[in-house]
Amino acid sequence: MQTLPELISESSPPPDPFEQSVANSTPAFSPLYQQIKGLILNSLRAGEWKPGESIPSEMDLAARFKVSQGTVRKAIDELASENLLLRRQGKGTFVATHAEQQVQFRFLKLVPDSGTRGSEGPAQRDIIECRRSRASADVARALALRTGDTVLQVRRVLSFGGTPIILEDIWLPATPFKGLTAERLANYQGPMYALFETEFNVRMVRAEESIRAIPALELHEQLLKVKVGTPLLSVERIAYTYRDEPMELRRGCYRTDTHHYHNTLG
Amino acid sequence: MQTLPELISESSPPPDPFEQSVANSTPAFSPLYQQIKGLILNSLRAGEWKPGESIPSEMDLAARFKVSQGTVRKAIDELASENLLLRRQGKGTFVATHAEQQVQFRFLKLVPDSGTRGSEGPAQRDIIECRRSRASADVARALALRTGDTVLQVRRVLSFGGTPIILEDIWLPATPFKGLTAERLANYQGPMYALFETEFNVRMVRAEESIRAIPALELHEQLLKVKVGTPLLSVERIAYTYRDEPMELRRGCYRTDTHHYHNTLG
DNA sequence: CAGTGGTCTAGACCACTGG
DNA sequence: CAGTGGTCTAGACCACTGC
Repeated sequence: MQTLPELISESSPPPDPFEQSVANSTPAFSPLYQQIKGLILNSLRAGEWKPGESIPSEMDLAARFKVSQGTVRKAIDELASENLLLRRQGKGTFVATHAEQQVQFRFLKLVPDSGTRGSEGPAQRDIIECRRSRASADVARALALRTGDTVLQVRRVLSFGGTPIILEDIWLPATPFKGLTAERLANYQGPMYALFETEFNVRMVRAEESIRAIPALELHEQLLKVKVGTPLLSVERIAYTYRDEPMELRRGCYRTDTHHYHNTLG
Repeated sequence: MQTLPELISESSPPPDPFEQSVANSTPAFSPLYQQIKGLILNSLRAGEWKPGESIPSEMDLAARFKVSQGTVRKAIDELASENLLLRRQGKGTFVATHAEQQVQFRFLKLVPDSGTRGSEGPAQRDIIECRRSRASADVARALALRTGDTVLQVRRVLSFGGTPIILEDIWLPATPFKGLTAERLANYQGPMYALFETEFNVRMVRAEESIRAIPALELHEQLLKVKVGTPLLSVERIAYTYRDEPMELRRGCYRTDTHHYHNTLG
């Protein structure tokens, strides 16, 4: 607890909380806690605190930013509700991570028809392919690259209980993921996004999915053991860092004879 | 832990409708604002304020519950984040409604491949069928009824820009929806859930969806103008009131050649 | 202008974690 | 036990709405 010698001067004016605010033209009003949120976000982006680490306590941050604890609290509340931070009472506030999470696949919404995921045991992951290639027009558009830019392409099959369920094609911009190989992928235990965090300093924070029904091709017949023409769920995902840059394009083909995509609408 | 004397005297049902209490040796700790939230929820359930109406101001509620405005505020914050209430600065806090909403279909996540929904003009809704029937085993299970209980069954086609895109089969428990006819459905402008609110006092608050890929049947060939075997998105939805009772089962078949199901992962 | 929700502060106390 | 996040209060002031 910090004590302030505030009794020295009788005429000390209260600190102006609006000193940071820029010349306020009419349009935008940004409350203090939003500005604090932005400052914390900047520290996260700059890597001041790594995923899994704790950030300073609310009191410390309040002192650092010269605001009250309640204002810091409200800023952290929003970041926590966006899954960027994780609060643990009595321990501290931590930078969210894809590692050390109870759920293996935070972004995977496919679940077995009965029971919860995990009841079938751990997923088996087989890398089919991992190579450098040139971004096609649509891949480039999704990743905010130019057509022909170098990308890494990964193809893998996920099996649950011994049955192949998911075929995934993944595209990554080559530059941030320089050095990613099939072996590193295959040897790594845990979520792929956790590897991205620890090895490439890339944190996936948010994703958008577009879902369609498509007929199985020969490719799927071979890898997913379904007949050509069988309806499959096509799930295209673009994942974003917390700079809101698209950093991964993933096209998944899900078998839905024993599993289904689950979603909650609020 | 503080407890509200009003809570005991005012609420007849057991005062634990909102916490998922585990079999905990130590009694659960429920903060004041959670109890206030429960009281407001009870008033909502009891219909003290109708959808679209404003609830009392924070100061009024604070006086009524004998707590500070901040505590009421936190309770309302949670209810607003669950889309049960809607805050409008300078005006008041309002009970959420499916009517008078900018978005026509709050729970429909199918969007055109390019552009936003609505760009195709209003949806055309054709009631194919509306009849009483007996709940099959799976329908009964979804609606927490018994097999053979009377249900209302509605089948309709939604068309966008003149093209049939969605075939929906809807099952409703007969009792709460007594008097629902194809004509009332067909004549009503606006979301179906808005009609449920105004005519049957049933408010859908939350829903769970299970999504699969299925081949089109002859039924779909006729109504959706697709060939038998064409992959369709099968979306099964169970919608809940804010008593958390399942009140609607809806099985939709979506064409995804020009539209896709969009989802955001946080 | 009054009334509403929204922000910010300061301080007290509670619940949880770990040494 | 000290340190953390979580709750609650009381009061001041700001931003927005509508009369």
